[in-house]
Amino acid sequence: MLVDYRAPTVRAPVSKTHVAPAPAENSLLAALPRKDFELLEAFLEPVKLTFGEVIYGPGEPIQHVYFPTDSLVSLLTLAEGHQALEVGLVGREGMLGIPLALGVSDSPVRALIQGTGMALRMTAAHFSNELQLNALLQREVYRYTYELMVQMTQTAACNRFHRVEARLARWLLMTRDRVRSNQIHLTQELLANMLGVRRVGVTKAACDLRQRNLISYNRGQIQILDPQGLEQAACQCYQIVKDMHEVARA
Amino acid sequence: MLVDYRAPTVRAPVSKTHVAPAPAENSLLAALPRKDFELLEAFLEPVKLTFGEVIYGPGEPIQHVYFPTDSLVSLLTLAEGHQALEVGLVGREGMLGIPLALGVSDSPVRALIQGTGMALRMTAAHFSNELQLNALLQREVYRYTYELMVQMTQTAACNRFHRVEARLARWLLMTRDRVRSNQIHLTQELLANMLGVRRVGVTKAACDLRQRNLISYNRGQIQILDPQGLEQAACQCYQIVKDMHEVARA
DNA sequence: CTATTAATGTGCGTCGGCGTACATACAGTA
DNA sequence: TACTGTATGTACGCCGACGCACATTAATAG
Repeated sequence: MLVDYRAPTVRAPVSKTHVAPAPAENSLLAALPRKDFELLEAFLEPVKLTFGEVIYGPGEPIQHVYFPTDSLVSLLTLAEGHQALEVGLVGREGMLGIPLALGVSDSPVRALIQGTGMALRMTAAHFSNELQLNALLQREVYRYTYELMVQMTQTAACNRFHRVEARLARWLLMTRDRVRSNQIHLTQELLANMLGVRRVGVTKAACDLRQRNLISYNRGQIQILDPQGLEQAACQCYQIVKDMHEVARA
Repeated sequence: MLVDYRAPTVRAPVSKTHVAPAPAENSLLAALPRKDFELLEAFLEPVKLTFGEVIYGPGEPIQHVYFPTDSLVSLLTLAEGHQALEVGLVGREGMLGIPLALGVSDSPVRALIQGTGMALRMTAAHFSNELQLNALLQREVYRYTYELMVQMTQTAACNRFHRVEARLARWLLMTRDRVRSNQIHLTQELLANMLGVRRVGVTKAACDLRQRNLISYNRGQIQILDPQGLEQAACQCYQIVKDMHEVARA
């Protein structure tokens, strides 16, 4: 698969030679001082998360927390006689298993691997323990909890008010930011489940975005052609959450 | 105003004589051992919150945290060219100012007083400080943070999938649980803002519920006549969040 | 008691998304 | 090469909610 490592917003041109592939880091862990990270490292185990895998089921106990490095996970809720609905999207900027940090052992949502890739994981017991001991880890985890709440809030409003096409554009952009690639592997069927609409609704929205030369796609492979144009097509919700993220990290 | 102090689920009959009016407590604080509560008490100031008052604006710093006793507060988010949308409803079972517990000083949402009543409040500085010192307070605050996330999640799905009428029924029931009264003071206009629909939409839904003898209302006074029937009319979202609350407290 | 304002009720055309059914196109396998 | 299953595209009637305009009915003030 062709992978485009361009950063979401290009700042400085990077030499094409001697560039080690961007280290597959997790931002949350990366924000810790080296010393603190080394303390945790003993408990962290790299695992491959594969598309389609479900790491948490709603109401089920959380066995491990995960810090995605280049994988992508979506948080889904279910509702009375309807398909799933995505309430959060987690990539390298975050983690999975927040309830543990809040003293709860079960996940309220389903966590579905959306993009195959690696993550660092830790057992629930080790995490709870380390969190007690490590104030800086606490700081990062709680800050991300806040970010997740904001993302959920904005997503709720977005799902209520905005049209499928705008929401699709937003989803693609959010995914792009997290996997750092313009290539996204996902069928319209799955996409429909994220957005809480019919597959046909996605087809129509995608057709339209394609006609405008913003994206191209083929049987589960979606390519973002014009990120800026796509931002125009998306609702402001995209920018709002993104700005929040940057402010919160400042 | 007539107030009905029946508990949402009647467990044991209570003697009608010599019953002090149910102490206006906040469940979150009430869950603390007496000793811990007494330590906090010095910093808690009772305040009256009046309908229509806004205690937090989005992006504004949180000055105080609030523990409602018999007041009711709704958390609203705003979206690109639309009215507000409620993402959370907080009464005596919770608190306002969660971001502080997550290390963030600004509120992401607007907090609007929905039901006039009392709350205990504490300055942001005192709260942050006490939270550091008091592990049991932490436990309660984080548990409630979890509950709020679940509520937000369920509300998001509900707003996406369910009809206005069912959502209205749910809102009335949630409010009833929090204010412990079948009498709710709120115009359809405001209600429309909570549910993210037009005022006319609320009128139609309310008319229908009234025809079914589930509620009655008159210029801002809504009376729940048949709570059980109303539960039938509401979506399961109501029960789901309620059950979660009870499980989490077990 | 009348004027004014706030709250509620009704009607109507429009639109986005739903449910369903079916048609096409592509990929992998036999 | 033909077969099969998956992914995508198109069509059609329906319905809930929207936007808007306007009518009606309390409460309040002068």
